[in-house]
Amino acid sequence: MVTLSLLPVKPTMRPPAHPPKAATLHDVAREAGVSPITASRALSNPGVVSDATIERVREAVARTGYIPNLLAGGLKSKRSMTVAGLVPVVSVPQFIPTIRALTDTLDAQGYQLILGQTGYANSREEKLLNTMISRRPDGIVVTGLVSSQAAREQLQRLGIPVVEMWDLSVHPVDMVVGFSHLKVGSAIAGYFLAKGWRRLGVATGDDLRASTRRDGFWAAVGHEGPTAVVPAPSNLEMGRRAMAELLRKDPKLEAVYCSSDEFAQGAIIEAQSRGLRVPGDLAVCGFGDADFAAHLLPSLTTVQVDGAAIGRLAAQLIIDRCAGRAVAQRIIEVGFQIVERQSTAP
Amino acid sequence: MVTLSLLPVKPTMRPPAHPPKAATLHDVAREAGVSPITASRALSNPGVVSDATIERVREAVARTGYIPNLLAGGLKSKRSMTVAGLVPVVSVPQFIPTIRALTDTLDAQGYQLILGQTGYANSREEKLLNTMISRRPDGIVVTGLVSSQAAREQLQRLGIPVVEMWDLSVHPVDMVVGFSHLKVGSAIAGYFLAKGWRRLGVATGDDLRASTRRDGFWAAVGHEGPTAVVPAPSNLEMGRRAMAELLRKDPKLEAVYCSSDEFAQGAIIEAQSRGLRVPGDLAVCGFGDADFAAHLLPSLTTVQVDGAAIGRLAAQLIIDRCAGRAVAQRIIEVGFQIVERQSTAP
DNA sequence: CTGTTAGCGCTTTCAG
DNA sequence: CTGAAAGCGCTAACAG
Repeated sequence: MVTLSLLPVKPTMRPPAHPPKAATLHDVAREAGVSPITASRALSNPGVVSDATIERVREAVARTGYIPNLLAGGLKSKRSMTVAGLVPVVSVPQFIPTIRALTDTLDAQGYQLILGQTGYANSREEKLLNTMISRRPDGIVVTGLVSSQAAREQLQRLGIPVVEMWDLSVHPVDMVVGFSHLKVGSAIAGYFLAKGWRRLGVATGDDLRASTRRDGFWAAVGHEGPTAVVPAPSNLEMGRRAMAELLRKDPKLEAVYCSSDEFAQGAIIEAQSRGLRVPGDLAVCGFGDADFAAHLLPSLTTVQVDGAAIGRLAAQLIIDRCAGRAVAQRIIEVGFQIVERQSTAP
Repeated sequence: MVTLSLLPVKPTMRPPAHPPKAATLHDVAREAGVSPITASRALSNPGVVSDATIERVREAVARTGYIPNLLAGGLKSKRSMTVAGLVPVVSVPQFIPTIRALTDTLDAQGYQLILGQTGYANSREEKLLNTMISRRPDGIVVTGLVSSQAAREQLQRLGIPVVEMWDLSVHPVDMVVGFSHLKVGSAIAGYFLAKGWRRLGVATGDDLRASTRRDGFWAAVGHEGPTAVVPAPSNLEMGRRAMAELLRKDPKLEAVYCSSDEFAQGAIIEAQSRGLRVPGDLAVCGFGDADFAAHLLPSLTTVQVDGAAIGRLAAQLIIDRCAGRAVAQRIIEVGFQIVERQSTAP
């Protein structure tokens, strides 16, 4: 797949002979005829500097091509203007609206989100946390609840704002923004039961939150039923396989809950490929309300969760704390709702 | 959608009374009974330190809970161990394998990828570049070719490795890993023509690279035909709309190329919802070979591009340069291939 | 193999 | 409103 270019280029190695020295604040100050500290203030705290000086410094910046060194600034001021974000893997569609909202909200205040991947096995969590801390973020956002006691204590000792998200706890490390996966599971079960369906199935990823939804589902049903579990992250292909497995376990299934919309889409395709009509023969409900869910044939009933709101709120909590403002709510429960579409319409 | 928790929590504000002071290398050195620089070497260059000393330092680290401060280290050593990555938006499925591969490959060498979003309008490119530079990355990876001359010169002056990716140029800013979008477009057209199809259509996003593919397509056909253009990023919903538009322009279309697989999926669904059979009445080809493409009904013919390889190669180029190794190829052309599946099978 | 010296580039005091 | 002094935490460079 990878073909090397045949252009006859010779090995090269930059930087060239003259490693170009970037201008520092000192250079700017000299250009502007002021002291370095005045130049610093003109740029980061213009309120306390005379307009004339600001103008001179601005010009000096333009002439020298000065770009501030945030590493140096952060070292002294103890504010790196970065926020660490821990996600299972960056490629999970589920969290992408959250990542976007985090990035955008933080960016608007000058903060940079630094993403790290924990993987679905929580083994890397502590190690990754250390890597992140070594960059001295001003805040940390974690997907899910921090499980290891060591990590919880370490986070608490840090003394920086921490937000756990996409789940709920009455004892967060610091703050939490999310919803109850148990409630989601039982809500879906309740919805199926209210429709009169009794032969139910679950196709689910094996991560902690998806498993909690599954538990909530069967708890509400009152007994366990056919369940297909696949390793996270679940995708369309896995959805097809999981549905095949469920239909083996019970060929007369009436309704299936899937732990993601991609997963549900695969499940529907598998059912259709076997001649089953959805929803005629089999109803399917997904989770996440992905952007495509409303536009499939049949359109997909799913659980809507406002991932972007989670990201926005998490970012705002961090920002407020960093600005020294007390936050009104340490625990924010965002709602969810079942969006009924064709895939479960009788 | 957002409901606040009703738990009666009172506003809180961390950090608590005693802002816990993190241990520094000095503390470790004192604990271990060595000088700070020896402690430093024991941790980052163990080869030159005696085993006994290393052991003592290790213990001191464990006892103090020391976590290195990379900002301080980077300030002195001029190596921040970060690489800036510029993407249009983090949520484009197209680039996610690349982002993953970048993250993982860099991470394996201790580098942290710092993502920034340029947006599809290139207006933010220069501003974002400055933001990134202010964090003094050791390398920069850009999606697409850097268009603005000012930005190109700035990048060149920086004297750090720069990789442009997902496109090709004989005059890259520094290095480039990608493929020719013009070739992709004409390859698809050639494929359609070879099948004997003459009533062709194009549904495409409006970003630069998708537009280049479209140009390559019609150039190979020899004349322009029905084209639906939607604002990037294209998704399933837009695919449905674009197909609706194309069918208005020519109800007897025989084959349509879509600029992404999500887009193609939407196009197929729209065609099916109008009673058209794919591929019986209408053939559809996507772009990207997303993970779901092989598992749709009909499975989707598409252009496979190894986005993960692009990410790996880009990361490796940066890593090699940072390690002072000359790279063999400044211009790496990765291949692409049309993967024929049911959606274009006669 | 280990230590001393001297900063990296910036911003926080504290004084004018 | 502006400046001088000091040092954030670490590591290059040079000695020993």
